[in-house]
Amino acid sequence: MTDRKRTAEGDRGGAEGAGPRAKRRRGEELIAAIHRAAMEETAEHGMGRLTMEGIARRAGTAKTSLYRRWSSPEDIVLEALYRVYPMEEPSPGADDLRGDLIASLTLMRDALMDSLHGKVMGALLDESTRRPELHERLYREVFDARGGRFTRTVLLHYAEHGRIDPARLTPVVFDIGEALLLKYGVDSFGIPDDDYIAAIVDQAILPAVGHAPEGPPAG
Amino acid sequence: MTDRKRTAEGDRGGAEGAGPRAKRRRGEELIAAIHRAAMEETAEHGMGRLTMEGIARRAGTAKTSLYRRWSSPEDIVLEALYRVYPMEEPSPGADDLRGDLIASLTLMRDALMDSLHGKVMGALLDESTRRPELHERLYREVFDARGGRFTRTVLLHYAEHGRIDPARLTPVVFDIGEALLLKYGVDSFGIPDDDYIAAIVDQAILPAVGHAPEGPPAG
DNA sequence: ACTATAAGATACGGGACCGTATCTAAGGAA
DNA sequence: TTCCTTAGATACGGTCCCGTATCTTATAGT
Repeated sequence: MTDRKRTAEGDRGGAEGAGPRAKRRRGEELIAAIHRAAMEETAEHGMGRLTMEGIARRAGTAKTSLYRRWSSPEDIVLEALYRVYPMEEPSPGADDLRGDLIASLTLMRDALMDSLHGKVMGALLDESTRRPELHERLYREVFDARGGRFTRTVLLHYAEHGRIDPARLTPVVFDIGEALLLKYGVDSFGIPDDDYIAAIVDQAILPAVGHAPEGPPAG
Repeated sequence: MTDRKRTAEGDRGGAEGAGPRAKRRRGEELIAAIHRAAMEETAEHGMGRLTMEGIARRAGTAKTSLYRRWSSPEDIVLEALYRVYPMEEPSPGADDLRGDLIASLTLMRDALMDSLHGKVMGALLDESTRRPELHERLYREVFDARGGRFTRTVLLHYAEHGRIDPARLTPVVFDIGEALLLKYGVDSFGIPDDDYIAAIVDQAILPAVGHAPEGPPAG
């Protein structure tokens, strides 16, 4: 009730500050805007402060419209991450191990570590530390569902072609590249450049699989 | 005001459920209880939901007592983490590189990855992703202030004694062990066992510094 | 143009925290 | 014992978010 008969009060609707309230969005367009808003909110405030009202505000829509489709902020982010996640499989050849490893880590960097995705992923990983179901969901719906294992794919490929001793391919070795990228992201937030990725390959992965480039170790 | 003159109402004070409200704590004893409560709250709910009221509740004290000493929940956790952080320096000998590396990673595991500390650290690292000042503070007041660099210390030591080619010791190589422990913690939460640490050393670090154990690579 | 559908605006009552003020009372020190 | 410091209990007014209900209206489909 309260003041129903207001028909035209002068302004065109909701939030003034941000945008001039263009048209009314629906369907995919609206959903995409909400997904983006959810990711931005997560990146800015973290999972713990992620809120339906915050997402609605940022997306320039009404809370009602969110509850129509989702029942928690978390559902929105997960869906958003899932949809946006690029994640092509690395497709290695068979005669440039170094190049293919670099390519796979570059792929990972670009997919997972741009500023927005990286922060969202970090926030989700942290939250999933406390919530096993979320952890499960994250790995099942997002990581595993999309290939996920970057250097692993390359290394297995080369092993199958007899260029790597299969005995070298342990879980630890599969993780070296991803682990170093992860650590880079954690302690110097920001994005590792191509040289750093090359260094990971030359100085950590290749030695571990027995392709130590004894000659020229770059500083 | 409201009902001031209640002198003895029967119960002995605050929260019923948990403890029989023993004595009144003060000074260090109280502070320690609050520190612990703050860490537990962080581990359970994350930085984003860390709250003065929550800490007070868990510590069995009054909000007032918190504000007397700190002005935000974050201040409490940081102080708590700083005080509790064990962090002995690894003290390598000079003729058991493998053993000393394992020891340094074991030290790190035990210091940083027990369930409570690990979760608090994770939560703080995540939060610091969004707040550069916190990141700065965390690394300055906690990590660097306490030595922090585990395998690095060992590797440098052996390089000084001529047992490792110094050209091999790049930032990437210094990070391998810590990175793999970090990744372990992130994707299979839980604590890596001794075998896993040995695998990190044998399969990743030693090869990277040119001590590849060609002979017996464990599966 | 007409109609069903979905978006948007608004208003609740309810709950959790905030940060502060105020008062009681316990524990130590003199 | 007496006194002083400090812990503890409680109550605010304020803000933010929850989840739902209600009503209006833009838009797509026919």
